[in-house]
Amino acid sequence: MKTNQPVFALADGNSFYASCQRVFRPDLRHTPIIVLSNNDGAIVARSADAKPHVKMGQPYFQVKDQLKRHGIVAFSSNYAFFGDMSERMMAVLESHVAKISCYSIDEAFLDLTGMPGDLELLGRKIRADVLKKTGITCGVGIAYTKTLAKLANYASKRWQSQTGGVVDLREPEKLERCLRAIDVGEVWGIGSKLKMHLEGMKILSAWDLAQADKPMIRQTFSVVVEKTARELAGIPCFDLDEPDAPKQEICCGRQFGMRLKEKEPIKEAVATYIMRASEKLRARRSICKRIRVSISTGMFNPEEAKYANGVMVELPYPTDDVRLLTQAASAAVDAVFRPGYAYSKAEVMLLNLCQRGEYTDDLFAASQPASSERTMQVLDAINKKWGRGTLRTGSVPTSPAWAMRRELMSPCYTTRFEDLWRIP
DNA sequence: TCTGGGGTCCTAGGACCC
DNA sequence: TCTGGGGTCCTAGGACCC
Repeated sequence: MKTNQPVFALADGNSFYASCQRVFRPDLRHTPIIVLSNNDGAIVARSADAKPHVKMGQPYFQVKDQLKRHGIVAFSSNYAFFGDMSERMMAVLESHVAKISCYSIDEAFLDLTGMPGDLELLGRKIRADVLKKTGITCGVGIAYTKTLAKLANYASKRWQSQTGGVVDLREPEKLERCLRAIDVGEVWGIGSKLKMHLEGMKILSAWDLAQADKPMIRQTFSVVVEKTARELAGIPCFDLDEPDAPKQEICCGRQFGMRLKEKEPIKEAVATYIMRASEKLRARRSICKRIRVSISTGMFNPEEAKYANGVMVELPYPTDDVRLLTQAASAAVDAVFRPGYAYSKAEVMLLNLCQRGEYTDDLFAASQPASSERTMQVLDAINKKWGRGTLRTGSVPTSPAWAMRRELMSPCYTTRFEDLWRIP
């Protein structure tokens, strides 16, 4: 075996949002719990004991009765809290290995390449340490490619009692047994559409896809599916991502807490989303050349008249200035708004991003004035010190009627002094 | 009344150029 | 009689992820 052969681990928190809530509510240790999306819309997380009773993605209003019957407790999303718990978990993971790459709020790939000793044992140590320091139980999968590490992680959960939550798939016999036992639809990168298509071709298990003819897979599907198949066969095609790889686009959009029929409140919401999106933009030291603003009515209720539209706006020069972006977005709302509809959502996207340093000014075109940069620095500094939203553009209201509903919100145990845990 | 938000990557197809 | 084709850029849309 080559010593430089890459080895990946994937660690992720079990039922992450639900587990976060339980850490600070030990009284609910034996009570099934679920966590809802923004606006208390749909179920986005379920504790293990809630899983048999409700489906992921189900609308909350449809299952309210069921919840009562099974004694399931629901929480609104609390991203300040979840984000902070995530940072804690990532910090523990990071302390055990040289390189990690956060893949989502609750999972990270770890680079175990060249690590000495028993890696499965290392996995168990990491798992125990995360539990001790954060209260979150995680699963760890270890393998030669990222796709196989994801699969190993899946196995660590599906056979948790046999595996103790850690699975190392580097041994060929064990890998084959595992691949044969897992449906192709469980593979990372194979969604419902591809699953159906693959099953039609008698590719039913992860093993079948690993064995499939790669050029045929590429021809029938795409290079993406081919890479997935190669990864299953043990050939690495995906590297560990760079931690701060530049983003292609930044987007911020939400359902309103109520239907909006007038243009003004929609402009307020759009200005609020621009505020948030431009913060993210500046945090990455990027600027953007165009934005897209879209608004839409509810799309599910057959009773409602439907309308959805968006416009692209080219900016006079690449910018990260919230004032210029807000102006452009406001004009965009004027262009897409049609009276007579009940709107439920708006979204802004910042597009054509580039890094500040990379952009070369056109000698004859206008560019962002230096004063703008200083103003934005002050804005960000104030909001960092005193909390998001302390200094805002004039179009952003403090507590608008259209703000999202979060009626079942837990305290922000780890990020607000007033919400600190009290032990009676 | 009520159905997430934030991303990525790839492909197809049109416009344009030579 | 006799319809170009390849490269490039852009956009829209699809599929996927958590």
